[in-house]
Amino acid sequence: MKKVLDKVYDPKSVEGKWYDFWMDHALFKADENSDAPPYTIVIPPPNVTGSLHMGHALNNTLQDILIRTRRMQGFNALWVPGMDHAGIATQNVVERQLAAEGKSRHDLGREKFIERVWQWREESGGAIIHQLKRLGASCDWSRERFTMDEGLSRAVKEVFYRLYHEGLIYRGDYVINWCPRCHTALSDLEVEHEPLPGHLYHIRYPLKDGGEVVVATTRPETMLGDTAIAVNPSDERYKHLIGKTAILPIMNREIPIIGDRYVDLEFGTGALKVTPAHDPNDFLLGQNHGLEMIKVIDDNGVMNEEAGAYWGLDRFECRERIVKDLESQGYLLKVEPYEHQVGHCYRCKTVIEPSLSKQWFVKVKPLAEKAIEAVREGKTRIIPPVWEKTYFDWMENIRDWCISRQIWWGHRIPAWTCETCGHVTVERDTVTACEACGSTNLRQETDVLDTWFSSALWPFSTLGWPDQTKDLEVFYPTSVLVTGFDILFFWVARMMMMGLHFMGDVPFKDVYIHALVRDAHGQKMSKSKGNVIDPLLMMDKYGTDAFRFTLAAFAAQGRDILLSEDRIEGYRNFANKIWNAARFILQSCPDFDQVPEMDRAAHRYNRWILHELNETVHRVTRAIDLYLFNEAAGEIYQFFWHRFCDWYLELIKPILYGRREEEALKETQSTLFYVLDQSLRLLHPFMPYITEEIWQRIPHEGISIVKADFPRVREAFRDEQAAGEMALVIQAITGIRNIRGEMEIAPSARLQAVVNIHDETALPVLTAHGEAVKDLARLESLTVEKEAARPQGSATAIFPEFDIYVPILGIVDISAEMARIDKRLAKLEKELGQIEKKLANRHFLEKAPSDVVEKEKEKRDALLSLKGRLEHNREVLQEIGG
RNA sequence: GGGCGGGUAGCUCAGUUGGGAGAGUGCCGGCCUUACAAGCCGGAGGUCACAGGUUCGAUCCCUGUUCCGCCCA
Repeated sequence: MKKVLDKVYDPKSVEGKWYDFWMDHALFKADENSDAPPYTIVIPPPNVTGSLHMGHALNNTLQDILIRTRRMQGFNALWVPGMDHAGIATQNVVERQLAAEGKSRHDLGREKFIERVWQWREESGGAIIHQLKRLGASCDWSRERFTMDEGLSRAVKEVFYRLYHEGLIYRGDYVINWCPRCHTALSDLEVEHEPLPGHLYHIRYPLKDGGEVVVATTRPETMLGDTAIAVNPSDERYKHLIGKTAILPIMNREIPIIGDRYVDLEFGTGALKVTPAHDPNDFLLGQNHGLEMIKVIDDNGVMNEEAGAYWGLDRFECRERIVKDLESQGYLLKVEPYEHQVGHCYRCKTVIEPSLSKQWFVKVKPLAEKAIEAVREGKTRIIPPVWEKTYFDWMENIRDWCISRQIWWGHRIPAWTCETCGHVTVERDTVTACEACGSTNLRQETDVLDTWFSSALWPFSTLGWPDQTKDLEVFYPTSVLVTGFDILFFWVARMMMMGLHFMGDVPFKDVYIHALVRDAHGQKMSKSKGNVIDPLLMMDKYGTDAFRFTLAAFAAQGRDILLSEDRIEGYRNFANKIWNAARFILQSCPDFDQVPEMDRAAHRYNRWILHELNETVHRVTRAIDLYLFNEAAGEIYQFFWHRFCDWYLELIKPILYGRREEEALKETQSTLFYVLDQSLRLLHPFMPYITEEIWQRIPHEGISIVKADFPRVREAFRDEQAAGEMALVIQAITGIRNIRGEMEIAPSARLQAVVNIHDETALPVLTAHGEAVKDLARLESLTVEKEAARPQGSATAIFPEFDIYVPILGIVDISAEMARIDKRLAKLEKELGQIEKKLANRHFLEKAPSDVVEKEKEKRDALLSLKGRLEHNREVLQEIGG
């Protein structure tokens, strides 16, 4: 591989090449026979219909950072990828295709339709897998799974079978959420509530014995199915009516007036019309009071034959007609504007119709209790912990889970109803005879299961369950689940329940909940709003590494991510910085060919950078362990750019160029390559491509940085002395640059400087580093002395340990320097004022810890000393400049 | 209606045992200094939403107000 690098990093020419390389060498493959400690992540399976959006990009970048880090740390790292069959969404896609051909799924029939879905999946499903690879995701693709795979389907049947026979799955007639467009039941979670402006209609219901009662409703069309009026028994206005009979307007049906404490006295008129077949709460009233349940709206959202004259009308059209009719017949008392929450299908946004129907449910209470317990006991940690409360609230108020869907694409419920005796047989495999009467006249359930039912098994079904596989033994429970909070209930909670029930252990030790990605204005990204930032576009434009690094840098816990393109650009520049640092190192040490290794260094700059590197390794490792991705990214960024590039590389240039300290050259070259190598390893989980590209061009051992050891903290590199010395050197150089900058002295002007030492420990340090100060501050000469004389007409930089004098007489206006001193003085005064106020406070002196008081006193003395020197300088200048 | 999170530099955001207000980006000034102008050097910029309370001391803890966002009913 050629060693000379181009001037600018070009991601496009690098990325695809390395991903193929990693795949060819099976570097992401976990070994179930390895002795190394396992580290497992299962991917939140994206929909087979999906394409990569920002949420996926963030989610998978974070997982990849974790898995790559652990892999480099020597864990047996497994990241299981796969997809979800997304029942409703996928069926919708294929139905749309059919519609374009003028066909419906009913034209094909169930079997052919499912074949067609598989065909679609082969041809165009799973585009997201390629996009994940593009993102650099180091999944073990040899273990890729799909929720409709044979193995996973077997797991689903097994779970259904067992739960049914344990009495945790049942079938019954309940009011569920019906989507009239998707033609299926939905779970409570799959309904999105949205406030919509509507009306509250006050309707007169005459009483059989004369008089009337007024009810208020937002959905007058459901009155056709009313079978009672309910009032609160403690309501003085109405309680005498309980037991009487009302006449349902229009339908002229007699309905009872019942008393129930459920009725809210404050809402509407306090009298409630009861439609047990089209409202979940009314359904409960109906059950408790033995009311008749009349469905008036069919599965298409159209009024049925029970709706009398309104038969055949769409439900919303019917509403208008009924209101008109009520008004003309004098039943409508008033209409007020009213905003109410309306449920919508989360897939197609159609208004949900609560409707009575026969469905399958999971009795979740007993499962939820164990899931709550596991988090309370810390068997699973939720990170950040704020989400624990949300988890507990939901788990404690959980309602039974409607799992049957009236679609075709999915796991068909393994239940057979006997046409002879009516008995339901549930088996793992196809049933040929009724288990009750032996009849062979059986009808298989046509419903399929909620997609989330199979997703709930994901952490163990992907590892081979129900078989007792080696994978299951080694990799379960998984180490961490990384996901967004939006599917905490849909998925995380259900995996907890199923994992505990079937594996007897939690499915994951940690759950890391990350933020939602929004646009720069805090809006959720959505196609309809047109504010989506396409991750693929960003990768094209700025490179995958820059994009990934941005996501990590933004991933602070407990906060949404407001992504802006500017930041991606900023980190693209960082990638280029890394590239150019490597370019510089390679071209300035053309003959260096040892694999970088380092035990300790003798030269001060090498000791210093190794110390800084070591600190960075410590901080980055800690941050990753705690899922503080933004801190980890920030630490590497600061180290690499502002310490390694800005200071170290500048400091050692004279050594490399052979102008000075020839004896240090070898060690310096080794250090250079060592620190670069270690930095690349630290960066690799965040920026996999550029780090591999550079790593392959420097002397190295091993096939790929993917398998290189992650840097470890090394006690031998700790060097507080070197760090302390460099702090002084940086202070001196910055002081002189500051004078130059503020005085607007051209960089080309060579200055003279005198350092007047106050703190004796600074004397040997600045003497030893004199050449560095001269180079980096661009000095012609430098004098370092105790009680050095102050040249006439000097600008000054003043620090606790030393003063620096830079003669500027004749170069710049003396009054400019006086102004600069005044500015500094004003700042100092302010600071001093605050401290003195504190120290004048008797209560502070008495009650604050003594070390805090001591610190304040020291700070005051230091400031006073600086102030005195500044004032003196000002006086001297005044005499000259007048 | 119930619950949760947030309001810090122009913008996007960090800031844990309560004691120094920070980063990136943008802005201003100066530089083609033999790795990088996607760069280098320097600088300005803040009533930490508001009002109380606890404390010697509050961006941080407590209460209230207000605005924004989210979840649940």
